Amino acid sequence: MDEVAFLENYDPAAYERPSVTVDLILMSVVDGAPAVLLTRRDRHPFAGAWALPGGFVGIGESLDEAAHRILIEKARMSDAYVEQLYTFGAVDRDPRTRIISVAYFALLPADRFTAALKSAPELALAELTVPWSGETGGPVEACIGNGNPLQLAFDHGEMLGLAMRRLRGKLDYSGIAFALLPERFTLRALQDIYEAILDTKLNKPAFRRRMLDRGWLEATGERETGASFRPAELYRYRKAEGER
Amino acid sequence: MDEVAFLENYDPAAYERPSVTVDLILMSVVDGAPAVLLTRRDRHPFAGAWALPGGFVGIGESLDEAAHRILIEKARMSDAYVEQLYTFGAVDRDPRTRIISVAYFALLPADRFTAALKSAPELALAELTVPWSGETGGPVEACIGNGNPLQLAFDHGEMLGLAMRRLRGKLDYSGIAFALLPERFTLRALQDIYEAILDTKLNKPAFRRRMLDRGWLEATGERETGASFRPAELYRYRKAEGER
DNA sequence: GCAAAAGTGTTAATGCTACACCCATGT
DNA sequence: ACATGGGTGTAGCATTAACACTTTTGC
Repeated sequence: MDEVAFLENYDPAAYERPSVTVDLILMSVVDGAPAVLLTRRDRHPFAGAWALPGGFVGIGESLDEAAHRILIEKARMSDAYVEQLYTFGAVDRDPRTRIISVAYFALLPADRFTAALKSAPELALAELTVPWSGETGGPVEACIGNGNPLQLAFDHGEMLGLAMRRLRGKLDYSGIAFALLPERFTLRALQDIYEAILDTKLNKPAFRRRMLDRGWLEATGERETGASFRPAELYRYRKAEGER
Repeated sequence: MDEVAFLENYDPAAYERPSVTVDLILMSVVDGAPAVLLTRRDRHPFAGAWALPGGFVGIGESLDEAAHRILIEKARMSDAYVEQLYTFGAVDRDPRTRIISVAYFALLPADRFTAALKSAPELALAELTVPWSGETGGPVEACIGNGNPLQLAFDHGEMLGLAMRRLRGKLDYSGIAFALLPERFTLRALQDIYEAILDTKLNKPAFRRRMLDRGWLEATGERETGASFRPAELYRYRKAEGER
């Protein structure tokens, strides 16, 4: 039998379809450590466990639109850096029915969380403890405060691990780090972001020069205030050509 | 209203669900140029245009399983390097109904195509003309022979562009190039792959050393045959630890 | 012996790291 | 004045690119 002809005659409505959801890995760097936004589940399955904010994709809604809607409705944030990460499609990843989930990756500066976390008691920022596993896969542990690792629902631990690896991988060749900083920032703050994500100490002069030579930074002429020592210059991110 | 509670009460069966398909970007390097496997469509929509091989995801089948099934059934290949690329979810990407497509990226050495292409007349290997657009996005042109660019169905041009960029991006830090070569190969053949994909000329001694220092290559002790000049040593790819 | 491509050694350039030092501000 | 972190200059190191050269095969 001819496969192409079969496909053309195939009526998708006649077959059972999976549900499609979007899950959001909303990350930040808080007090020198990577963190994720989680919601506590109060129903089965995985009642009591922590999950990534997510929701079903509407029939008239693109995946990107769904991700932005969930960012606003479920994570109570607006206007973050958002990019698609990976689609998880194991048959039994949700014990209820077949659900395919498109994971999206979002970044925000730490100060954008404080208000939202107060008004939404089901949300929490969990600190990530990343076993420095290099390239290889595997999930990641999340903790709140200095407590024990949280139990994560579904395959959300895998999603988190993948998000962390993507963040590390893209950090050095894209302007992704600037999504974790306010509009104006010092070079020290930028370096802190790098050190938190890569989990290493970096050499200060080398880091400064590498960043400045890249042409992404624009000095504002303004200075930091409130420090009891020499105030640092504030920089702004000047996007590369291709970026939005 | 509480969003989390809403989600838990939400019955996915009560809402209209999208269909989910997998599309396969099966690439190779043929005669020093990147190429993709395409099928010619004979029905609406996009009748007469060329499309990537694809199919619906079964309800009891994971995404990866669907990709491998399509590799065998539609592309008539077996056992390629396959990895997930991106999920395309624009509402109107298919004029018939809402279809979300998970694009998979597959690689095979050129010699694996000859038999399959003869037995399947709807398939063709199209050469890619890649406008060297660096990081930035956009579709890619495909040609058969030296002809005009082919008209591609749906958003398959976008998929192709993304696949090409992924290939370029991963080429130098992963063993992805070896999926495009037979089990034993010469260093010149490996360099030809690099030059075809990156669309540049590379320095021979530097390339040799870079590859050998990486520890991925294992000399077999055997030599190329049939050349009218000094025969080159044949190497084998020794996978890095983490890889399957 | 000659042509053609494989393979190797040496040098130059580049980028990164480390260290030492100076600068500006609040207390 | 001094403590503290911001910012800059210079030297050393390692990696990479470029070129010239030698080696090995078939004709």
